[in-house]
Amino acid sequence: MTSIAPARRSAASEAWVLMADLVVSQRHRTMCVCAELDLAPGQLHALKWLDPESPKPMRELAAALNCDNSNVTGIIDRLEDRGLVERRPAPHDRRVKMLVVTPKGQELRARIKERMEQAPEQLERLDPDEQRTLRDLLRKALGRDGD
Amino acid sequence: MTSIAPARRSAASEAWVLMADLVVSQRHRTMCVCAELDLAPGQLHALKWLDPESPKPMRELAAALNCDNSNVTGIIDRLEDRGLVERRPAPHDRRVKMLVVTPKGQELRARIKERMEQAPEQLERLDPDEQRTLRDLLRKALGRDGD
DNA sequence: TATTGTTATACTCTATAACTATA
DNA sequence: TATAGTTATAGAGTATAACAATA
Repeated sequence: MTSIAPARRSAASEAWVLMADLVVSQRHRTMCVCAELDLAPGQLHALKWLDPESPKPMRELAAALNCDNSNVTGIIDRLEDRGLVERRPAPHDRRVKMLVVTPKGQELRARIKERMEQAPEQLERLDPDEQRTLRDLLRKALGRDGD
Repeated sequence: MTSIAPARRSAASEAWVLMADLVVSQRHRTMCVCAELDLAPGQLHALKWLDPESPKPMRELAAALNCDNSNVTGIIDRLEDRGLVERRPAPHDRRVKMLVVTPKGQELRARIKERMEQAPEQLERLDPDEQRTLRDLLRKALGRDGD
């Protein structure tokens, strides 16, 4: 008697499972960066997502973080208390507040990105041409050829 | 005056960022599966991780979920209440409880895996040979050639 | 003395609803 | 009437510490 036959998986599906496992296995690194920089996870993701060159309304940050507006209020409160972000009234709509990253915030943001964008050693160990192939396939799939 | 020059990123690093973005962007799907199957996220991850063919001690599940033992108690309490998992005394060490997935739990687990292992459409849209290349590169990187 | 798992508790994260000020 | 953001509050998730049983 054989065990239940696994559903036939596409190569994309197998790649997806490996990818998701890799990302999940690296989650502790995010927590380490949070601890080092004294940021709550939400604060870190917010600062990472905010664009120093283009202020965004709070509502867009909420959408990016997959959370409610009311949650963003608290996150920004604490970032503003530390002088990393500023709320500015939007000229076109006085209900809206635009989020501006201060120079101090930009410094911290650069450190966050530097740490978070470092590939896990498993990927760094691939040959350079394999790394490029991997990158190009992902660029193509995600439609970011020019990034 | 130029802006701060971005650090030179390896191809692996760029691939990593794309990969992480993709996984994060799919997080809402996990929440949908949780809602459909009436499972809290922790319960879903626990059931997905548990191996129906090889019972595991609770402490190992806690390590796999990156959380404290005390948290696992509650997760398993609720899975056991629903008849999806059973605690069994370990023969070699009476402190340890082994987690066994019941037939009902195995059914639900199969549905979870089916849903979670479905690749995002961006990956499915790649040509079949590109999908295989992607899969093989990840297999090589993660040392799972035979999986 | 150290470890597995449980209980009790507190803290954080997140969501909901009511509110304001604008549109 | 609808939307952006705030406040208050309640629920879930997670961590810590004290404890029981066992090694």
